Parts: sequence; structure tokens; C-alpha cells
Amino acid sequence: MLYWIPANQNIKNFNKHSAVDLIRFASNGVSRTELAEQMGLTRAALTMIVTDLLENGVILEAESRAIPNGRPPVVLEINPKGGLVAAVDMGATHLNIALADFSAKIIGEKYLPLDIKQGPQSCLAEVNRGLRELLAEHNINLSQLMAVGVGVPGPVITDAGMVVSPPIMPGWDSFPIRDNLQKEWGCSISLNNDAELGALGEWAYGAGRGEQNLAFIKVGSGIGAGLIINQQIYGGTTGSAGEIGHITVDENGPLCTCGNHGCLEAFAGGNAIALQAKKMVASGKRTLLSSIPTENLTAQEVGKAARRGDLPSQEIIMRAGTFIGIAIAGLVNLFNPGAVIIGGGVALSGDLLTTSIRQAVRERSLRAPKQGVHITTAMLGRRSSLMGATVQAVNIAIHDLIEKKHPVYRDILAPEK
Amino acid sequence: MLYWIPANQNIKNFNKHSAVDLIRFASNGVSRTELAEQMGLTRAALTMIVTDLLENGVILEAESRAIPNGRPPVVLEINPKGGLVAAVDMGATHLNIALADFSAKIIGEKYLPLDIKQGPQSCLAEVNRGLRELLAEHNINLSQLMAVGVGVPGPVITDAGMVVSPPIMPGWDSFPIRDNLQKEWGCSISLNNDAELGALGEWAYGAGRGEQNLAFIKVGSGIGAGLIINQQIYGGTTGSAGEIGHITVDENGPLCTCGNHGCLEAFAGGNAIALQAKKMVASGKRTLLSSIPTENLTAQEVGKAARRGDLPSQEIIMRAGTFIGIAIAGLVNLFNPGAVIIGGGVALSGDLLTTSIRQAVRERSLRAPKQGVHITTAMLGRRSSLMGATVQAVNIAIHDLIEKKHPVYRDILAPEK
DNA sequence: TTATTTAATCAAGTGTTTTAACAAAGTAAA
DNA sequence: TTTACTTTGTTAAAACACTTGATTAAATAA
Repeated sequence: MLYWIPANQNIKNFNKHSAVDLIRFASNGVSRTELAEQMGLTRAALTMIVTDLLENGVILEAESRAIPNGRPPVVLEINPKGGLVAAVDMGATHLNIALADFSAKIIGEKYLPLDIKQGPQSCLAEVNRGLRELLAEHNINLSQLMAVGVGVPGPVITDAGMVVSPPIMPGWDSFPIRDNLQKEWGCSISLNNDAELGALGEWAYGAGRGEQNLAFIKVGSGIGAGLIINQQIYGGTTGSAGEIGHITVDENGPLCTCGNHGCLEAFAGGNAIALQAKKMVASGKRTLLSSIPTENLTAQEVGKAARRGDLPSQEIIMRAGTFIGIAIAGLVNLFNPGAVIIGGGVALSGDLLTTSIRQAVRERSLRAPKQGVHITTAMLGRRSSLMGATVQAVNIAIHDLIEKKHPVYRDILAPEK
Repeated sequence: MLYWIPANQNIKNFNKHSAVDLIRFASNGVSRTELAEQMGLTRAALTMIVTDLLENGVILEAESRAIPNGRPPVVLEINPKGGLVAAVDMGATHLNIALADFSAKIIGEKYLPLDIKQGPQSCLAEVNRGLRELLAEHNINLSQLMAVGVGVPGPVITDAGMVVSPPIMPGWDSFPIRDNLQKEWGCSISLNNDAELGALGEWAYGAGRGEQNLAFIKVGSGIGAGLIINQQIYGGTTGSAGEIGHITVDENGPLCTCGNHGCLEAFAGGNAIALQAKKMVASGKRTLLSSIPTENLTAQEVGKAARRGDLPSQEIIMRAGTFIGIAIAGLVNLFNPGAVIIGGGVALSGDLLTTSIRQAVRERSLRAPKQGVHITTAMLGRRSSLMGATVQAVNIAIHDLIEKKHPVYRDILAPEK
């Protein structure tokens, strides 16, 4: 569940929040009776809770489900038209913005270039412009947005709504990102790390559905991990959990941008892969990559060549996979997650990487955790983080609705007549 | 808090459980008003909750605390005489049993040899004999025990009350440990991994008080870690989280008992340290250890010699520390804990190990998490796990009391006249 | 049509928490 | 000493959430 309550918070509407989350993430819909069993309440109690949620427009009754005997249960579902949210996924070089309904279905999407190094003022202005354009394209007013989930490629302190000592976001340190956007858009904002959101997205609607604990490995130009523990994002004590990219995999390895030697990222990140390819081409080795101008030689091109059967490119990818596998084996030994999901630009370019990762993990992990853990590719492709941001936004919107912090915007999306 | 409630459980008496945990682990006692603030309830509600807890004999009112202005608050404390529990810590070669009151104060303790390889039947008979003897020594009847916390050196599925595929517990796989002891002693039993319990013990009463997340590294003959996440034991999806001993720290390292190469345990565990010392002595190097018969040359002896200034011994210990530090740096990058606590037999033999661990971590960890994390030695010494087992036992006992599952055994420990 | 089964609801009662007023126990200043 | 002030803790009535136990609803099978 997303809505856990620690002992130091009040438990007002706790069961309403639980119920709506169970409904949201149920794979085949769920009835009042099933909810009652799962929540340890009586059916009578669920009748009242569900009535309230129905009146708020948060959920709706779908058609009944056929059962062998007795009265068929009424299946409850989230009401997609219960409200509208936005999701923003900022990468090092891209910006992905989406509008979504309460069922996390994306209504409109925009993919733009972005240079995170331009700093917060410039980038957030770009984000603002992008979102307003997207809203205009769909004839939606900003005031109809109930919440926005935002992802950034750096360590986030969620409570503070800012990043701290980010390695690749110069100028962003301690900039009040959330407060800034909140002021600009006038609705609740949730700020998270992009790998965290990837993990959440895959947990909610991707390859990690139903898992209690999972790790999402984002292999892009750098390498980061997002962790779901007890069905919740785990960000660590100071927001920098999941820094798998800077684990030492070889004491005597090359210098990394972080100042240490032999970091995973220096072996297997997109930048490292491109660098290796360039060196290979320069050495005069016979490869498909020779035809590509050096300045365009990216990890993506290496992946493409590998899929076309270029052996030297395959070797580079597989070597990267082996190093990632070593790091994941360590993660599996420490965390014992139910699933490890490989995502990010580099990972999505083919099965070769995943295969070699899987093999490396198999060779190095202890028996018990290895038996349980599934290593798979991200189901949501390049939208893992965007979906995670959507999930966070819907979280806020729905739970605000339950707490009556929001006017009820029922059927704002093309209401039936 | 120890008493979290996931969304799929009922929340009966939730606030009573929360309140008693806040009282138990408050460092300087806590008043009704403070509790109300921390729990998000009104003072009126707390009056009633506290009255109930007082009537159950779970807590008691201590003397008032002086404040600059206004009526002085009444400080609430756990009632040590609220009940009696036992704790059992089983190691590879030792068995530690204790009786404790509700304030986790140890009333009586027994330290016995044990060979875990003898299997469950024989070992549990030994545990049973030990506990009954300890009870007899203190004139306490078995029926007065309200709960027992048990720790074992293997991966535990707490819900099932058994270990799965333990590396060093032959014959124990899937043996119903908890059910067995429950039947023998007729009270609630909690079964956990020993490193988990070490982490819990240090979190509750040791070097990790007040931390949200921490890792406890147990450096004994092997190396294991216990994780506290969100103030709770995190055991992983299949109970085998924290297997730090089998993280690969050098691809080309020596063969480990687990079948892989270059595991941390093969470099820095107690057995590995002893092995290195033996090799060193055999090589004829000038060292204090030469005077010790080979069969008695343990990691403990190496530690002793190192403290006496024996350079070769110091080198072995520091090398072990460096490797442990490499693994911990990885853990810190992944987990971003608030504290890392080094415990276990080898760690307790001196500061040399901790110092070299600290340095290795400093060199390899990312800036942000490094700033936050404290690396310290276990405060509870060899009793970390035993204290953790006590905490678990008191947990069960107290929360059973609140749910009225237990008769109220008030003042069974030498009641005042 | 009737029996059976399972789902959902209703009405009365229980227990917990809030609201709002008040009592208690201290300090500080008149 | 009295009074004002501050903070803690209590009380009683009302609000609220949930349970209990009975009832209604909607399906299948005989």
C-alpha cells in the first residue's frame, strides 16, 4: 500500500485511504466483501466506507463479476474521471510531461529536450511552459489540475521538496523546487528522484505488480537505482538511497566523475559505453560502428549495432551487463528484493544487456535470494518514471479528496450527458 | 516504532500500541501532552488511553518533570514489573539465554557452549534445558513467562517461524523452530535472525537510538548484516536480507564456503582472519602469534596481539577492516542508513578494525550519504542480539497484554510490600 | 416455486476520539 | 498574599467509526 501510517500520525480516515489504494492497485477489480476480508473489517463497515468514496466520485461500481454460486459481487474500480493530474519527468537531457486521469491513463504527453545543467530557473521555466502548452492543447485549465508528480535525476529530500548535493544537477542544490512549482501552478506537488519513480511506476503498473519489495535499475548515461520497500518508495535517511552507480566494482578501475576509482558507472553507464566504443573504433577494430562519426557515437548506437550482430559492440554491452550484474548481485544479497527491474535508455535497447546481467547475478548471488528474485526488463519502457510521477500525483489528489482538502471535480474529463 | 499496521490489518487498539511504544523508547520519559502531540491526538484522548494502560499495569507514572512555566507534566514510563520475558541468542558455537523485565533489564543470564551443527532436535533440547535451569535459579515458574524472543544464525522467515536454506545450520532447513518452542514453553515465541536482532537491540537500547534506518554488521566467524528500515526489522522478501558476507569484493579472490570467489567473508570473517594468521606464522614472519599453538590461533588471538602492538597482526586486522569497509561503502550507497554499527566477536576486540573500516568507507562512499552516516561500534557488546531478542519478546508480551490476550501478571517480580 | 448460496445493507449498540469547558499545579509579578 | 499567567491534565457531551445481528438482494440449482 502507498498509504501507510506511522505510529506518530493520526489515523483519521485510515481505512478510507487503505480501501481506495486496494481498489486502485487490484489487478482484476475488487468487491466490498473482498475488501472487508483484506482489511480485516466487516462487510457492513465496507458498505459505509465505499458509499462515502462513491459519493466523493473517487471510485465507481463496474459490472458484476460472475461467480458459481450466490449473488455476484459488485466490482469496484477507481473512477478515471475522478480528477486530473500531471506528471513531469526531468532527465539529464530530456523532459517528459504528461496529463493523466485517476486510473493513471495518459491523456496527453509531450517529449522535449532539456539541459539540466542550465540550472533550476531556466529548466523550471521550460517545464512550466511545456505543461501550460500541453494543457492548452487539450483545452484544460490549470485550475483543473489536482496535483503534479515531478521526478528529477538527483537525490531528493521529499519532505523538503528539494535536491541535495546532486552529482549531475549543478546549481540545483537546495533550490526549493516543490515550493516554486506549487506557487506557479497552485496545486500540490510531489518531488521524487527519477529512479525512485521508475520503481514506483513499475510496481504499480509494470513488471513489479504485486511485489512487496523491488529494485529498479535505471541504466542511462549514469546508473541509479530506486527501491520499493514494503510497497513504498524507500529514499534513505538523507534521500540518497539507491546510488548503485557509484559502488566500487573494481578497486583498480578507471576514474569516475565522482572522484573514486572503479565505480560501476565508469564501466557500464551510457557515457562509459560510448567512451569504450570510441576507443574501440580509434584502435581500428573491425566494427559496424566505424561508419558512425565519433561525435554521434552514443550508447544507443552501440546497442543498435549489437542487435545487428556486430560482435565487438555485443562484447561491450555484455561486459557492461556483467559489471551491472556484479552490483545487482550485491544488492540482492543485501536487500533480498522480490524483483529487480532493469530500465533506462541503455537497458531498453535490447535483451543482450538483461541476459548478461542475469547471468552475472546468478553466478554471484547466494542461493536463497536468487531463487526468489526475478530479473526483468521494464514493462513501461521509457515511461517508467513518468508513470511513477503519475502514481504520486494521483496519490496526492485522491488522498486530498478523501480528506476533503479539495473541491470535488467530478467528471471534468468529457462527462457523459 | 515497532508496531506498524499495514493497510490490510485492522487498526484495533492502534493508538494504545503506538502510545506504549513511544513510552518504551522515549529517552527521557514522556508526558501525556507530548504523546498527544506526537500521535496527532488530543490530550483528552491520551488521558483515556493512558488510564487504560495504567490499569493494565503496562506503564506507570514517574515523578513530575520541572518546566519553566505552568503545571509540571507527569512523566510516563514502562512498568518494569509489568511482566517477565526471556531471550535466547543462538550462535554457531554459543548459546546465550536471559530473563528480562518489561524495561528490557536483564534479570538473569546464562552463557553456554552450543554446536549449531548438531541440528534442531539436539540444540533446542539444550536451549530448553538452559532456560529451565535459568528459571529455576531465579525461582520463576515457566508459566510466568509471557513471551520469548529467539535469534538464530541463519535466514529466517519470521511469519513461518523457521529458517530457510541456512548456510551454517545443517539440518535446520524448514524445521518448525517456533512451533516447537511454543509447544514446549506454552507462550508466544518470536524467531529472528541474529544480525537482525543485533540491529534491533542497538536501535532500541544501544548505539542506534533514535535512528530511522540503520545497519548492524556482525563480524564473527562469518559476516552478516541486520537492517532496520523505518524503525523496523527489514528481513527481505524471503528472509535473507543482509547477506553482506557473500558480497563479491574481489573477482579474483579466494574461494568461499558458499562456492563463489572473493566473498567478503573469505577475506574478513573470523575464520578468514585466523587462516591468514596461521599462514603468516607458517611463513616464519616475526610476530607475537608464533608463540600460540596453531590449533588455538583464532581471530580473537590476532586481535589481542594487534592491541599489544604486534604489527603483522595489526596488518591483518586492518586489511580485514578495509574489505569490510568496501562492502559497507556499497551498503551505504544503496541504503543510505543513518548509522552503521559494527558488532560481533571480531569487531569487539578493538578499535583498530572500526578505524580502518571507517577510513575505507570514507574513501569510497558518495558525498551525500557519507555526511549523514555514523559508523560506530556496538554499544551493547556481545549482547546486541540478546537485547534484540528481549525487545522482540517484550513487544509480543506488551501488545498481547493490550489486546488482553494474556492475564495481567502484575508485580510478579518481587513486588513491593 | 423453493432452497441454497453469497453479496450487500440496515439499525441498534459499542467504543474511541473530538470539542469545549474546567480543574490542577506550577511561576512571576503586583 | 493575591492575582495573573502558563501549561498540564480531566471531564461530559457529541461525533464518529465500526461491530453485531438481522434482513434484503441477486444469482443458481432442484
